[in-house]
Amino acid sequence: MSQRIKIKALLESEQTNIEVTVKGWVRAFRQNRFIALNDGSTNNNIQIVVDFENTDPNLLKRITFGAAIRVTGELIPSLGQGQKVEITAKEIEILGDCNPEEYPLQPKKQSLEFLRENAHLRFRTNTFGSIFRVRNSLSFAVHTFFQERGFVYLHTPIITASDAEGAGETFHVTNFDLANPPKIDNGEIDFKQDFFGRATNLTVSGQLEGELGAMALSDIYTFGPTFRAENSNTTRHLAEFWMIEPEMAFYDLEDNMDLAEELLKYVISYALKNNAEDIEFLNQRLTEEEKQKPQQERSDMSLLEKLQFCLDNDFQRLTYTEAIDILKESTPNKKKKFQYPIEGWGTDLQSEHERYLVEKHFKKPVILTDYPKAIKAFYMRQNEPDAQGRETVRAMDILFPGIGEMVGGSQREERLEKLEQRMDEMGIPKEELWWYLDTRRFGACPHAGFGLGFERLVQFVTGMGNIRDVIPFPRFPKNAEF
RNA sequence: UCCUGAGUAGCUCAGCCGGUUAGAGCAUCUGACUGUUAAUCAGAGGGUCGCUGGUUCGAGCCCAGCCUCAGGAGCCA
Repeated sequence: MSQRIKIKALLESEQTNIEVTVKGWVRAFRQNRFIALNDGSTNNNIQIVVDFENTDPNLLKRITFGAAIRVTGELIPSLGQGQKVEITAKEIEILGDCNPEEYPLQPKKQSLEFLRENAHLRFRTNTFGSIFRVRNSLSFAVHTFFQERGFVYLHTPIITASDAEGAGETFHVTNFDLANPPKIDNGEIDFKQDFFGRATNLTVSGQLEGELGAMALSDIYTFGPTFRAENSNTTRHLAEFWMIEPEMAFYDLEDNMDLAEELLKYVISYALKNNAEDIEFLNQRLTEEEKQKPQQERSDMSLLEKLQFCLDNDFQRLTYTEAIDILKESTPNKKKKFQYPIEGWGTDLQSEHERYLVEKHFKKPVILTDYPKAIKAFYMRQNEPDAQGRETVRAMDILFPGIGEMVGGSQREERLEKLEQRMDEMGIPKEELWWYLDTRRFGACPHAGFGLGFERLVQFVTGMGNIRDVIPFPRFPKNAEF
């Protein structure tokens, strides 16, 4: 009966007066008598009661904040108030000492900035324990959602040869001695001699390869890391982030939006069900944080309310053109409160405009469709020009309160001539993407897909304000410490 | 990359008009207490004031450059 039991199971145990063994890390040691022990299975600690009068004082001294210990003892109904059960220790073994004078963490609230600098230890806090358990659930739910619908999980490459999509600055992948790369006559680096015989980089998106899969398997999704070497210093960007990119044959934009909305609701509801304690904890945390803010900046909904609200309401769908009309007539635009006033049709929306639509006007997630062709990617399906000759594409962005763009997707241009024409206009090298164009040459069909930024989803569900706090080891400009 | 703000003890922060030995709370250590759960009480230790240079009789404080962090913007997911 010395097999270790996880604390979560123990706290839910119906049985008492049995001998149990727990292993975990000390979160508190009060009055030389009460150990609060945590093993990461839940934020709740099990209380260990130590008979300190009959315990070696040298052992007692080693029960410090952060130390790893094993305890064998009897699980009994608690004699105190704060918990249902507790363990009276019969045997305590120190598995790993933790010198409190050197240990960076302290048994008190510590700032997220400080914990970010100690990302190797921050898992040991309640906040990050909750975040990463929720992240785990969301990740599992994404797979469950697609698997239940017959999608094939397709592993697209991490190393790619082209940045043809133009989704952003890439990180180069090379085997060259950087101090002395081989060069050709005109002084340029000779990538023919590099590992792959050509210039390569880390992927910025698996979409193009995903489309290849969808053109045979019908419905595929990718879920993997992507890399952008943009010098972005914001609470919503990372240099390395995880993206979910489904791609579906025979889907049009409506089908695409339906799937995205369904997916988001599915995974949020999964987390609410399976991580109720963690989300409740994060909800409390956020509520406390909100209290520190001035009245005006406070959110009118708690985290739990926001999540539930998102499940209970259809996302608001409207076209870019309709959005522009709303924004043009909006109070902040008329009162010149926007930093970028709405001039007319054709320019991209600024965050302040998106935020107005989502947070003020509709007060729920919004799906914007049919953006101007000029501001969107080459592979998006072109609409017929409207009565006024304005050209749009079948794009859709899902905007979330507090997060901004959560999903970006489109129906793809399946017509070869239209696609090639657009690539020429935008200066995209067709010869590099010959394999992509082949899908339009051989058995082309209408299809659609989208990209969902996984960390932004985790941000929304955990209520965390900075994206660097929802990925275990964030990569951002000037930081790759851990 | 741009704008704004910040960097002082292990952590969170105060530090007036430039002036003697740089403070507080928490944490840590020592002792007391012992059914606590943000334990309590008493005491102690702990500082290259981000870095470099400048102004000054004198700089934590003023000036310049740099570094890092936070928030906002752009780019986007």
